[in-house]
Amino acid sequence: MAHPAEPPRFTGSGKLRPEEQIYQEMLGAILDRRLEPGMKLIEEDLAKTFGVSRARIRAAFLQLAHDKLINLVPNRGAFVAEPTIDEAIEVFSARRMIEDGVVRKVTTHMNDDQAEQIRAHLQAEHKAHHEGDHRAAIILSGEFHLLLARLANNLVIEEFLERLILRSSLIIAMYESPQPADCSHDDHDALLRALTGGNPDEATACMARHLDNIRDRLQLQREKPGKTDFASIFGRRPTSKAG
Amino acid sequence: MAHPAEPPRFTGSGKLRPEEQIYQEMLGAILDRRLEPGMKLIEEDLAKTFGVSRARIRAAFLQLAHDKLINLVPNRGAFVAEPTIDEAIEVFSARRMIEDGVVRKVTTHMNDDQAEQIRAHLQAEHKAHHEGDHRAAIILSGEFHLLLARLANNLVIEEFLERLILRSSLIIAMYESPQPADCSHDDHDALLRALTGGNPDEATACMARHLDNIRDRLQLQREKPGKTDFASIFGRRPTSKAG
DNA sequence: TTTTACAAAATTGTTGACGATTTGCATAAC
DNA sequence: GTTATGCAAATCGTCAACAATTTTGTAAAA
Repeated sequence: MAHPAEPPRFTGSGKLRPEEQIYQEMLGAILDRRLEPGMKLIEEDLAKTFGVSRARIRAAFLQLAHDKLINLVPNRGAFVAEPTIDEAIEVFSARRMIEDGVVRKVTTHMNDDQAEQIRAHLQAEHKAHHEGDHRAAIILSGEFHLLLARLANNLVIEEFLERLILRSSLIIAMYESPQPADCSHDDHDALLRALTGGNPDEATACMARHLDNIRDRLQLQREKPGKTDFASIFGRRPTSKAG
Repeated sequence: MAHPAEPPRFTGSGKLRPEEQIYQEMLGAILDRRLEPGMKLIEEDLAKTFGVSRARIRAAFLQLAHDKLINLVPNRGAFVAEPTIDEAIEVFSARRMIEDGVVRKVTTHMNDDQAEQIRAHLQAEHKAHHEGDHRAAIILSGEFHLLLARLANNLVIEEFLERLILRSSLIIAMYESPQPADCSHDDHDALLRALTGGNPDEATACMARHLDNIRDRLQLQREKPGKTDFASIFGRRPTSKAG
């Protein structure tokens, strides 16, 4: 448990590190689509907005790029990521692999306390749903999966899944259907039953179905018009020289 | 396939980006134990060594910290990571989860070409082993697992496993037995047989055994004497004031 | 009219310097 | 002899300015 050098998220008197602050703000903006996929992120503008120097913004960019939420292009700058359809499919495929293991482990090691944690979380999800708080519902929905990872008792997996869920959120924001069904809390209920049932195969099947549901509800059929990719629209590559 | 903004690893005339260069050099030094776990990494010294400014070193630090190969402590600096025993166990546990899925997928989708790729790799492993090239053997051993991930055809998993394998290398370097058994290429041979056998359960069992072998060959019994953790030695937390 | 060449603007890449924090050491007090 | 205090060195955190690159706009030439 005792990591040698603890990474404190807070400095002395309890104020949030500005670095983390900026990262979180940009994260929220991207997931909310206030920053749209493909949008250029100009260092100086952001620096002025947050009242810091460009160096700080650059550090935040590196973090976001690592999470695949923005793209860093040398000498060109940073752009909000535009996950392709193939990428989206791979992310959900990866989640199936990871969460299969998570669910299997949680099912076999489930105890009363853990079951209670899940139930409490589901209650919060239902509350948000009934109150029509769509934003909270989406966040809680992601945190449900994170809770499962935490119960699997493996920090490595937990951190990776966290990144994957963030990426999923961007994908969902980019490809979601006009009328979001938002019925994943029902899936989560079923998942709890399967988890407490003690049958790993049943539980993993349930999780696989759930992730497929999310993916299939996305509109992954055609390229979104957000950033006009003329090459694909016109089905040809740009000619270097007309001749 | 067409990612909108391609992330070029090379600049114009084909020379490696200095950023990547520095990251790779430090990576190699850490995995070779030329930089020992716990060692302080002073920005200015490294900057002079590589002939760049501190900003560049800082960017490399962020990358390495993200891979958990160094620790960044605010106002104190960067230190080569000292993975704890618990961390080591978690990493190998995580790999079991991930590679379970990988092996399962590869087994069910194996074709002749893929089998040939694995065979070719194993041949290289054997060659390095017989020539006594221990360093190459270790690298190839890691790349074997990476090859499997690539054959699973999921970039997300592949990248994550790459990080995990790097971390494993540091753990192995830190905790390896005095006389390295280095017989993992036998395990890999068995793995190939299982993979081509077409039985996913057998193949995953084989991989699980292999990873457990690596882990169990480590000396994870007691704290290494490198960094004395008095708190754990004496089973108490340091008192802030005596009285 | 189209293409090319050139110039100007915007933006990123890089550096060196300055202030803040931590650490180590010497000195003094108990 | 041990503990507390204060100073000095080392190192990190931050910034603002300069250089290099890309992009955009304009005009001349084919």
